[in-house]
Amino acid sequence: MSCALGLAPVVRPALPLVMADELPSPAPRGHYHHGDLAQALKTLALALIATRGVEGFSMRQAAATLGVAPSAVYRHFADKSELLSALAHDGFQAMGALWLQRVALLEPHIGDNPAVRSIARFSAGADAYFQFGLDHPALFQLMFGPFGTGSAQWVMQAADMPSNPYFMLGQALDGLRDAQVITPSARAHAEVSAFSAIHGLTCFATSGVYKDLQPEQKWQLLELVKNNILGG
Amino acid sequence: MSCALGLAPVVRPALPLVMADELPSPAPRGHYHHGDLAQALKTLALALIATRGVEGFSMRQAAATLGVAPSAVYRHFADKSELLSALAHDGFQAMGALWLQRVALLEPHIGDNPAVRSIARFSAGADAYFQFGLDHPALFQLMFGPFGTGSAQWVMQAADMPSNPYFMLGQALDGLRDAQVITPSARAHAEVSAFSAIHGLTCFATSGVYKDLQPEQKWQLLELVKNNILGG
DNA sequence: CTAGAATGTGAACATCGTCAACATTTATTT
DNA sequence: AAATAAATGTTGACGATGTTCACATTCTAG
Repeated sequence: MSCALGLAPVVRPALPLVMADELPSPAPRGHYHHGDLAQALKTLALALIATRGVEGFSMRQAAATLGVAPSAVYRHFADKSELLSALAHDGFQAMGALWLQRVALLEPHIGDNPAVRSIARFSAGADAYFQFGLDHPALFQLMFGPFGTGSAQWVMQAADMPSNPYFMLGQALDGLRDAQVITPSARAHAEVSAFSAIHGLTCFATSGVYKDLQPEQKWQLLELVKNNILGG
Repeated sequence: MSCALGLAPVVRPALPLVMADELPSPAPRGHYHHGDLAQALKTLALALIATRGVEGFSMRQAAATLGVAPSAVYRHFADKSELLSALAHDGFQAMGALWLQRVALLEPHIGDNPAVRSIARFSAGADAYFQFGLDHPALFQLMFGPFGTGSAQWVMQAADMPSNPYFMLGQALDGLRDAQVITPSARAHAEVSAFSAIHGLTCFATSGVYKDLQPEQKWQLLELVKNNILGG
């Protein structure tokens, strides 16, 4: 439900290391019950992973930081991998939300030309995917790493859910075809190619070859890839 | 030097769990010195990682399996991450070798038409990249994960080395341009796009959305992506 | 108000990565 | 061939980690 990677007004750059002392719903508990340990744990884990990487995250340390016994964690997550999987899951959801938000934000500002509109929509989606990777490199890696088993589910199992990036990409490509930006035959198979290219570039820009480039340069590369997909 | 991922005749599917009892050079030692612990360690680690994943690999267990004290490992690798990095490094080298081999193997069997030749060469390279991923999914993940820091070095630092996949891709694209399969302007920026697409698809087919597809289907997807790159 | 569910505590276990001091084997030098 | 240095392996230990179990505390329903 509530996702640690909130999408505030437009984009929230940093994540709070520990939730503020005063908690939202049930007023400050005594010192025995924490309030919402599960969520606090995810939030903290996310922050730790973002700074020290997945390897540098430990259950015990997290529990200690939260002022709680090591075993308390296991009331909320069966084991470490379940916590990490939960993070990955939240990540996919946040990425989808960012995608939607990006497109929605853009909608009013583009004209009536269907070709332009469909291109802009596709572009915004790719931007969202890319930006999510740049903003949360470690999480992005986690999502597609050994713990992000959700990726298969995420795309396949709910391929028709509107918050699914894969689904959204499909729609964007349909738009491009309808607007005759790309040919129907190109559309037929573009999904795999487009998604692969965007994902591959995000990998490289996030933790690979292009990791150390300046942000502007990274975005230029994305522009390149997008143009290529649009048949440049 | 000697790389645990040997490239036998054409493709070696499996890796020996532990090196055969008789070792190559210095004849069977006593029981005190192992012979070539470093190599044995890498080979074993590779096999363990291939089956149980990176998380399921432990120094102690590996040492035990090799019949050696836990601390013996540290005569050859400063720490665990150094071992893993060594594996990743070997992986890149093996992938480059496979690429070269694939192209070389193909060379005699294609005609004189420059366009056809360049396409075939490019295609063989992509195939090699893809096949390496399919053959060694866990290693592939390792190479581009937190321990594969070599990836940046690998591509950038020695970008002009002929055994470097990135370099080879560049040459292949040059060939496509010279043979007028793709336009010069397309060539100018194709490297990023092509590499991203191939890498992205390999990720998906290895550990992502397409993980559970049949091999033939996976190769069909690659065909699709290649055609797309070639301006389909 | 009380019973039971939810949540947190404490102590314990096996395993892990790593290190320091010591032993043995191999290589090198005289 | 003897002596010595370098390489490699062993023993034993340390602290940290993931996880569990029996028990305590708090919250919530009836």
